Amino acid sequence: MLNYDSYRTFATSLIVVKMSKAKSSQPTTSELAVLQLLWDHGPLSVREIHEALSTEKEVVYTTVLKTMQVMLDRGFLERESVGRKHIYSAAIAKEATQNQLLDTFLNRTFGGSAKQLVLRALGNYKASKSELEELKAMIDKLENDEQ
Amino acid sequence: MLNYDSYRTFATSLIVVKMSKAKSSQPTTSELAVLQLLWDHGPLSVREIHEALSTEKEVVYTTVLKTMQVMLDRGFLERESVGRKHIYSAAIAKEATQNQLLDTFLNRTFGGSAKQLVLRALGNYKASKSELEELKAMIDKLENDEQ
DNA sequence: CTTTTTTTACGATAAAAATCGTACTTCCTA
DNA sequence: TAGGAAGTACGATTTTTATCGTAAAAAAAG
Repeated sequence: MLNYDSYRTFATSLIVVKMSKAKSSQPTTSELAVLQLLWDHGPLSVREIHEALSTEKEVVYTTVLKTMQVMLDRGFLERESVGRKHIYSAAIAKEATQNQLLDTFLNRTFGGSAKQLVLRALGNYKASKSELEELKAMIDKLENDEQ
Repeated sequence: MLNYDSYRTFATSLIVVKMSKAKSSQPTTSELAVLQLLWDHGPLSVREIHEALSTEKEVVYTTVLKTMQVMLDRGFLERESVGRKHIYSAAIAKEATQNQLLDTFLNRTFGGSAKQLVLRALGNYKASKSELEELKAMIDKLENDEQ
């Protein structure tokens, strides 16, 4: 039966224990940069990620390392050991992640209006003839599915 | 001519003076929520903003007030006094702001591919017949402008 | 086998964003 | 005109994100 002392013990352990893989939510900006590389180039070491990121912006090796360790803890990455080295890969799907981020962005920035977003994107970024055709095809497909 | 003492004076003033309207960059998530209200409903008091935001999520009055004061300082808002009360309005344009945010999002999340983004948005969110027609019209217009 | 390099682990700190509490002022009203 | 209600100002704190430094272990080079 629980007495005062056992409660104390329990409470103490709550303070000490660090939970991992709590709630994941969405990757941050710098986490996303890591994910993009892994999605597009497959499993990579910290060093490789660091080198790739360094072309964009100066960043210290251990900063990238730490970010990736956090991501592992958050369930965004997986890794395997090859010798002493760790090879990381994405543990969350590219499309699903992009969809979540898109949804959040859409609501925050365009009040949830996908139409607004699409029109704006079309207006702002030049598309080639073939891309526009592709889009038209997509629309036609949607119109047919609608029935 | 500058001597040691005048340098000292200058340095001291740098420490003391608080710059306002430094560099603006982009509005944060909660700032954007304020902007949306002002863009869509015109000038509003802090109280009105607070009430509107409260329907979505519980938030303390002074938190909203502080956010808006910061936004004023960042140049995102303007205000006029009506009695003791302040009536705020957006100081940055809706479309231009959305465009900047869109650009950032596009690069971060879709590697800068507007086509990917548009296709994804179309695929994920159901559009009505008339919206699809509107889109087609937009595309046709783009194709003609291209020449 | 010693030394240097490569790598991980992880706490600490910095920076950015969000939140809140308290003091003070102004207005309204009983 | 006293006292509450409604506002503003603003420092302080909390939370989240990003960054870095140091220690230790393992591997590679000499």
